[in-house]
Amino acid sequence: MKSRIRELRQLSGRSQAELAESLSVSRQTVNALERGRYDPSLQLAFIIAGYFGLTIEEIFLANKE
Amino acid sequence: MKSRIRELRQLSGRSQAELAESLSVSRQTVNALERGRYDPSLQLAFIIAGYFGLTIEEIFLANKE
DNA sequence: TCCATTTGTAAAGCACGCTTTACATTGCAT
DNA sequence: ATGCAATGTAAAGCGTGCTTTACAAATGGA
Repeated sequence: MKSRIRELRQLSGRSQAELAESLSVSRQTVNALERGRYDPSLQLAFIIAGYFGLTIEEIFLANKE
Repeated sequence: MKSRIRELRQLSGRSQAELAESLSVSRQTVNALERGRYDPSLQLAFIIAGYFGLTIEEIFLANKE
């Protein structure tokens, strides 16, 4: 599944480590999600959507890749 | 996380087995999700939302339970 | 160039999502 | 009361989501 995490993070001018801190996950998790190595849990998807002030559907694109 | 899966399934008058078939998952998975035994993967959440014609946020309530 | 920051990766380990098989319980129609 | 459909539950097994530790590569400012 594709996501706009990297794009959104860069727009906010923050590093992976900073975002990870805000999301309460490891930096490796943010990196893996940005690089599409795996999908986040539903819980984490909600946390990410909440952080960016968007819906899950606006950040994660199902049926993609 | 709470979900409205059972409510939505019953409104459609279908059994867990029938819903499971439509979602391409096992009946036990539908049962477990309805009973809140665990959260679905993000992929499955998208499939469920698509099936009911609702958004993930309309079906799954984060911060609940 | 040098150094610090950022990003990418790897491995081991634990918990969870989902499967299959199988059986017990509940509910309902006859 | 009997029987079948629907639901609940359990156990073993597999892949994935996420962690920690650790190191390598890339980026960029002075």
